[in-house]
Amino acid sequence: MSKKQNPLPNPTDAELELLQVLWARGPCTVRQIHEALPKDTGYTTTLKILQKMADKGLVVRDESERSHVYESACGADVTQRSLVRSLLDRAFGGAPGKLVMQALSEQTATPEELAEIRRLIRKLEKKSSES
Amino acid sequence: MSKKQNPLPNPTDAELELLQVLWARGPCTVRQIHEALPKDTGYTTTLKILQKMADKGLVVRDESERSHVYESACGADVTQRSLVRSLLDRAFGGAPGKLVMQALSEQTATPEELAEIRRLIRKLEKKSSES
DNA sequence: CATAAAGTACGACATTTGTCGTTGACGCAC
DNA sequence: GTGCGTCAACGACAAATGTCGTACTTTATG
Repeated sequence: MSKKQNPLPNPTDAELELLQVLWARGPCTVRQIHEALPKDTGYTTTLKILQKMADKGLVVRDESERSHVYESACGADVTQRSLVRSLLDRAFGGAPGKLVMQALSEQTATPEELAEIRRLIRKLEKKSSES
Repeated sequence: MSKKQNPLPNPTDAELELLQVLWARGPCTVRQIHEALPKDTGYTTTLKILQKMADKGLVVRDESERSHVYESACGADVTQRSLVRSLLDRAFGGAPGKLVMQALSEQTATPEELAEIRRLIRKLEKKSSES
């Protein structure tokens, strides 16, 4: 059995690259993923990483066709949130304020993003004032 | 020569734990760092990691005393920013908006933090409207 | 059917990480 | 001075990661 369940480990760097393809394009064959990669690595490398990801439960594999089709086991949001949480704990002592400040000073936020963040802040402030 | 400079690699998980101690308490001996750790690992483990960090340039070592004294090579801000940038590239396609949203909705930001973030946003918006 | 193409599975390998145990040097107390 | 504790250095080791090469299977082509 390919077992899985439990806490779904965070993806490694190479795994994250494949996941980004899956998030952007939906279910894909190994070849599709491999050819979408910027990097120039061997086909079997991509295949092997996907197989390990299937073992870990990071992706689900449909073997009904000769070319297996892989799909991300959970949406980008869930994984991203887990990664943020992990970074928060590892490097920011769990306080999101500093992290947000650093991310925002990276300059590349669009006005639309800023407005959205502002709306979220307003909502959080309202909620905290109610408690 | 212990060679170094260049792009200062991002610290690993274990290295980050030690850095957090150094950031909080300033220059420390190996023993001080080791005893400040929550984890229960051997003394030589802490020592070895610090030695590798010195090789990489993540910390600087003062060997003038018998017990060497280590200090973080750069402030928490610089390292944290680098980590955020790395996560941004690896998992968010470089767009900070999503990351900020995840971090904020993730957890406990204090009202003070929210206010500070709000100020930063205002500043960014003003700057972008000037361009 | 024979064979080439495409795909999966398997094992090898180098590197990095985190973990220790051991050793040898140094300094203090007696 | 002898011995005990502290410390840095070194090497060993297991696990994880990313990388391939090779072998086997299946499908399509002629």
